[in-house]
Amino acid sequence: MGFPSVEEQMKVIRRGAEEIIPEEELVKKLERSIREKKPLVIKEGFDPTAPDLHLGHMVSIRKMKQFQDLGHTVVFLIGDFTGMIGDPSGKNEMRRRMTREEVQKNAETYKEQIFKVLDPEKTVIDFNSRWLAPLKFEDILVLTSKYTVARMLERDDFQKRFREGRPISIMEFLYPLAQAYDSVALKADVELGGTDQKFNLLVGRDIMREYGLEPQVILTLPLLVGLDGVEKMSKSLGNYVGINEPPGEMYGKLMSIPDHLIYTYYELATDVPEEELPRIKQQLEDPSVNPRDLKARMAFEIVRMYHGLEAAKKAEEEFNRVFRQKELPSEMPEYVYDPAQGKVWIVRLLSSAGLVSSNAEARRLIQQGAVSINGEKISNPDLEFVPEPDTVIKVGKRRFLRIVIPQKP
RNA sequence: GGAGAGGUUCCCGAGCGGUCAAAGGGGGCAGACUGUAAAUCUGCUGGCGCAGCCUUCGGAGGUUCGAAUCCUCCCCUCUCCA
Repeated sequence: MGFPSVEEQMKVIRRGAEEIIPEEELVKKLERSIREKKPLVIKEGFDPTAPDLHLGHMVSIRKMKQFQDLGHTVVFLIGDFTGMIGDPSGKNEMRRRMTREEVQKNAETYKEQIFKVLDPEKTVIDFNSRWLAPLKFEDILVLTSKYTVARMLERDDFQKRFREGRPISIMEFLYPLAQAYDSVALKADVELGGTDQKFNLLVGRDIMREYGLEPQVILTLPLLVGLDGVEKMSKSLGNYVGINEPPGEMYGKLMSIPDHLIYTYYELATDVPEEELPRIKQQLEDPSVNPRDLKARMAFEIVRMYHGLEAAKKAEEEFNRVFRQKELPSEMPEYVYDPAQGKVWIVRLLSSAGLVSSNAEARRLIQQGAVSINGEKISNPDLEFVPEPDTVIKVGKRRFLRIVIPQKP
């Protein structure tokens, strides 16, 4: 079995890529790989503490898949050692070292998620503690001697914090170096990452050269903007769609993105063929086309990718029922009410059912007219009542509760 | 080592010894509207069966009728000098 031609491969690789640095080197690597019938080593590192992958991660994981399909070797690297440092976003603090069991468990969670896209047969999962943990202080001195503070401060994040007088621990300087050392250890040909990783990826090139290896080519991918339409998608900002989320949740979240993000999501998160994208763009600019419909298709495509066709259909129907027709969802959480309790105070009911986080919040919501019982809006936070079986309580647009009464034996 | 600045609620940030559960913004939630969990506008945003009470302003003490505000010690961050 051979590889596709360099031109064909480059076409696939370029798709959706922000930058390939340097492109000529990649071409040379591909040529050699074909000549020697040797796959390239494609690497990307992942944080071991966040095994909840979201659509943002999938942008590059889907790129990995493309490399895989071209016949190359993909290394899914779990940064169980670098995870102790925490990538220098300025907020991270040193994290405790995870146990082998925890790392192993997270790795399993990762697998379960990435194999929705990647081919398990062709994916190497590795851990950087394998080569970073045994390093002696002396080795680290050698590594650190190969880079300068001035160059480290070129990283815009460091630069900014340095300028603003915010703290930078020396350990954080070690993060890019450790990541670079990963590339040395793996003899990576290509490292993938988001555009925010550009600096780290470039350090990898320099360090590889210092260690007498051929530098890796770096391929950056655009960062997917999160549900808020402003910040990049991230778990800590809570503006993400996790790929393990239930279909309904996923669909709803995707429907909540601001309209101006619709195209980006098509481009980076769906498998809609390249040729179709210009038409979608055009429709989005056409005032006679309701952007809602384009958004719905996007949400559908993404749910289908991770949950299958049936689940996507169901999620769509459910969404339309609840938010367009304003009908009740087909399933909702239940609250068991024992008639022996007598009257129930609405505020206590809401908080003990977990629909709100405190009595105060329940009061507030009632006063704001957000709570209804069987479709009737209530306004009195002191209300006490005896619930009928199948009473439905609604809080806001999306919180529902059905009251059930246990059968007397 | 010396000198100075600073640590406030989910985040950023303002806070005269009482009128401070603490301005403003962000985020979040809700209402209206709608084409949708878009956009826009408005409101709410510590807890407690709530006209009252309780707990919050890096930590521990202290002064005072009264402390986020003043004092002491400690922890942490930054700047300048060495």
